[in-house]
Amino acid sequence: MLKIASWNVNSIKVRLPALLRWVSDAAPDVVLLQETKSLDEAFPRLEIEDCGYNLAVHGQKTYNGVAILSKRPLEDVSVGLDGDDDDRQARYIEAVTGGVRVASIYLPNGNPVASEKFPYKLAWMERLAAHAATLLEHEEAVVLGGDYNVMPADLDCYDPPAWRDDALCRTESRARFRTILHGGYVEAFRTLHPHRRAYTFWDYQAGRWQRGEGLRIDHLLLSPEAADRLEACEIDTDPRGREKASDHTPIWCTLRE
DNA sequence: ATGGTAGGAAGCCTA
Repeated sequence: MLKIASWNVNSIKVRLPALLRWVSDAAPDVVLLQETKSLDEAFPRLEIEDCGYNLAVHGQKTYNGVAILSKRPLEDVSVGLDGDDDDRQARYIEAVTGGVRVASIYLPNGNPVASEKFPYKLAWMERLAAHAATLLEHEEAVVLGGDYNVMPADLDCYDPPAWRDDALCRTESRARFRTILHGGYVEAFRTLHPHRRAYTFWDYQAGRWQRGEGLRIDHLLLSPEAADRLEACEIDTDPRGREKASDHTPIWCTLRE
């Protein structure tokens, strides 16, 4: 059994104690991190390696940043997506570990929709879809996990009318998300829990956590070879309720060996 | 209610 988790930690520096506690409690084999907000040389490698994890990091100053933690060796590490040589944002890292190809994805937020950020998001999604399709040609187990900054359906939002025109809900964003699924990927949580209302993010503002008003924007997308092995997928809300919490909480799945 | 909170940077930007 392989347990693969994804968590937008919103600063690895601030969230290190929370991360170490959670990996100790949940014992994931692989953890995909987003918004580490750390240069690679400043990443707290030793503390994480002391917990038994190998590390692959792809960061930058101030913004973005992704990483892969694994109890198994990490091989074939690569960073970035093809299709835009000018894109310097650290939002994608991929590796093979435990016989599974995994990627940690921090998809652009895209707001405000009227700015250049929205077309950047949509173009980034198209680059991701193209890469995801290429990976399927190898017919191997692939898990593309991360903060997709997309609510796939109204069930994934506490107030769909209020969010309708937001970049996380817009039909253009949802259509590109579905394109990846139509290509052959399975979204683990919704596949196992078709009608369950559950969230992975609650805004710090306006007491959204206390009000139970969240969004489901963190996802695990599985290739057919991985989906055949899918056993469970859950969202662990415990970390969101603790002191100094990230605004996101971990999602994980287990694959049969 | 055009605010509210958090993080990193440096005296605003991103989410």
